[in-house]
Amino acid sequence: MPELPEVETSRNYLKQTLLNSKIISVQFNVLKLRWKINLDIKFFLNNMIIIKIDRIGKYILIKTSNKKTLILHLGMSGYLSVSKFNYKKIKHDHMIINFERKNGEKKKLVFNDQRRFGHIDLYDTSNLNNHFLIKNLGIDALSEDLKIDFLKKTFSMKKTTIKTVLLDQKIICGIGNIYASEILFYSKIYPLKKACHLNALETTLLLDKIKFVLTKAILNGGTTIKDYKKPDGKVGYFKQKLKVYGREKLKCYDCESIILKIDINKRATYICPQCQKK
DNA sequence: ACTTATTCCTGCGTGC
DNA sequence: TGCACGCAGGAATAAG
Repeated sequence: MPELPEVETSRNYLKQTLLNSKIISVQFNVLKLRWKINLDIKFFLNNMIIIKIDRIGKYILIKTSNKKTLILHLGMSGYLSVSKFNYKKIKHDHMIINFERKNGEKKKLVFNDQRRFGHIDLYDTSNLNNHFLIKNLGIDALSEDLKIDFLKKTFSMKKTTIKTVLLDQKIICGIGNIYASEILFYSKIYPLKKACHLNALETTLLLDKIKFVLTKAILNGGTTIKDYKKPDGKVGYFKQKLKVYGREKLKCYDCESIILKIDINKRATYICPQCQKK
């Protein structure tokens, strides 16, 4: 769920509400998500102003006036929500940040993650690229720095399937299981094809479709399959626009062939056998 | 040095 | 209705 478009949608909303706000207090209701949480985060964040909200891959980076960055990863089932100050916490609300907007309005930022695969950490902003979760990330999928020559070179060295490569955050970061299927469908590439067997034309098309699919998903507020919500509590509408993901046994919109579901590295992968020839 | 399998959680749908 | 099982959008780490 929370792949690049969902994280970007969340970030855009947070920018509107959170920027220039002052953090009043931070509450943790859990000691550990994917990893142990450093509870000192509370003390570092108290009274700090939120000055910037960035994103790299699937990470949201909230930068504060004391040169710290709150690193948030939504895992599989996480979502952020901005709520009224009298909000009553519900199950799996793991972190609540009370903040005051510039106009004096008090609100809460809530991090909810049912499956606890998400992560919360705080790190020096100037040293962010050395954080263990950030340092190995590849180029963000929507970055201008993601260039065709890089992809050609990288793919040529990879003997594994192109779908596996698309999901590898150390190469390109931001693409998850849903958008990998969608991007490969639009590119008319068979997901089990070895990355090193892609020709120049296919690679060019793939790069184009990475940008196209992710951008279109952001415009639709991301994809809600089950848990994901935007910070205003509403769902994303890209699910209705998915071409293959979750459409096993249904007809391809383009050619009416039956969509197949296959397993790649124990992850569901959807293909149109006609549009995506081996 | 690469690639693949396992593992961390909770909850829901399916089939017996 | 109850229970066991498989499965779910992530990704570091262990194992091969």
